[in-house]
Amino acid sequence: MSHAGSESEDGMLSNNQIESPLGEEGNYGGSANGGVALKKGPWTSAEDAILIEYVKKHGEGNWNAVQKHSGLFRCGKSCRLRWANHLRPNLKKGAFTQEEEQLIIQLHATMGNKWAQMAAHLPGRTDNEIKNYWNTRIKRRQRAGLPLYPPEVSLQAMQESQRCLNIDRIESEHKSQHDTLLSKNYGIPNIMFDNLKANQSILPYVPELRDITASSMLMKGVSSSQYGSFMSPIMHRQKRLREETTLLSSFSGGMKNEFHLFDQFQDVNKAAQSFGLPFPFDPDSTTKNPEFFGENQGSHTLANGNFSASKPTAEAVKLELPSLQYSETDLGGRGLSCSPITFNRTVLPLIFVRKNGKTMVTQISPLGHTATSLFSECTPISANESSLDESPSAETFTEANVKSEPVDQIWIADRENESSTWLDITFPEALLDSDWLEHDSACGKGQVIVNDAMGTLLGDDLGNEYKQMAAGASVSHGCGRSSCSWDSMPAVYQMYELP
DNA sequence: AATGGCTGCAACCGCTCTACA
DNA sequence: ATGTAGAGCGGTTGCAGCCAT
Repeated sequence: MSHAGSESEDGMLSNNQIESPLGEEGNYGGSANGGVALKKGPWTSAEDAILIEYVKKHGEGNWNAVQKHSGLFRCGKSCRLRWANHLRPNLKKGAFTQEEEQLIIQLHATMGNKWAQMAAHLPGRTDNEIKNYWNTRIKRRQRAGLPLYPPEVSLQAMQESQRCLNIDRIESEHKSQHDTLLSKNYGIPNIMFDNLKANQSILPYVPELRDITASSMLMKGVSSSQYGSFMSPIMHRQKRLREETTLLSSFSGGMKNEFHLFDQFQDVNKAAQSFGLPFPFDPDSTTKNPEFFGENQGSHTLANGNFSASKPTAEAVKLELPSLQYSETDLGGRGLSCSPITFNRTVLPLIFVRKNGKTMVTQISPLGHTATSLFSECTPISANESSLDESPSAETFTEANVKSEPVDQIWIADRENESSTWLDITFPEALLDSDWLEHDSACGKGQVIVNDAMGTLLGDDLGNEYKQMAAGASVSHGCGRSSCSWDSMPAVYQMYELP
């Protein structure tokens, strides 16, 4: 075969003959192009020079003509890729700067896997580079048991999603806050960003239910969902608990002062609406609204645990995921017993926590993820831990100084405060018609609801934890009633009112 | 020093979409 | 309407470098 080193039609190889542009080790296993085997594999410097010369002479485009006119035994696609990713001028090389990384995170949260679009916001960076970075980031953070998105990024994305769901009432009610959030840093308050820098480990992405400790969810008074993402499946549970507690505390500490958007949610309907959930709750809404459980084409959050309001939900966009983000099937392969999905999709798996008239919500998806949550001030009810107001700053949290505590122990400590009605549930309208609730009329208090599906998702380990909590909750009523039979609970809700 | 595992990156493949002839 | 080229993307592979043993 003719060697690329031979003079090409336009003589472009004249100064590249020291090394064969094809490379001695060239792989010619590629598809034939007019009977010529095309080289595959790494590009040599000689090949690069040929391509550069060609582009200088003919300009970009018409890549399939490169092989004909330059003597390069590369397909047009390969040439285009090489040029775009490595040879074109003004390409930035080297690691991403911190600013670039933050921008990528923000961009991904808003536009999803639109690598090219993201690259347009990062001069000198290529889509492939960004994609590789993102996939690498996912792996890294997964290994580290860290969430993928900073909370404020998720928050902003969530708000964007919410906004696009056209919840006018909510918007009008919180217009001022909303505008403020959107006005800077992609809607992220600077102060939040500072908090992020202090603790970049926080994040609402692909939380695994197995990693959702009852203590972190309930005792801290803050949803654990966004903190438990990407926990290593093999990470020791206690370690994960510690880390999660750390994340929770730091996040909640940061959130309580800066984020009041949800403070005005006086009932779960509003809170749920804040997630773009259909209310009044329609039992069929999950099918009517595919986005509900991750089929929202514009939301990565509910689909795969990836929180990304990549597109307004009103738009029909492809569901796109970073290549390494776990899918439903992945979860099954990772030991999470979520297949088949046993959740009754007509029941929204949310955990509502109310305190002082403020509602916190954690959503547990059928995939075993808590998707989103939060929101208002909510003091940890642990007697052994300080309130959020007294929580150490994010900077001070380390794995070492956060201790895990048995869930039931913490719960008991709080429930002994008999003077307060710690369970006073405001129910979604749809649930009022369901039979899952056993309101404890004898003592006028509600109860903890944990159902089988959740138990299944939680697994034996954490499931037992919930059982204990449920049992503890019933005792806490002080009326002698066992209102929280784990096995008989048909629903997927947990609702708590904290004193 | 040798070996093997892990990691990150470059590159490829297959597919879809769009523009254009 | 159809075919082609280019662009974009997800998924994957191969390889070099690093690190622990």
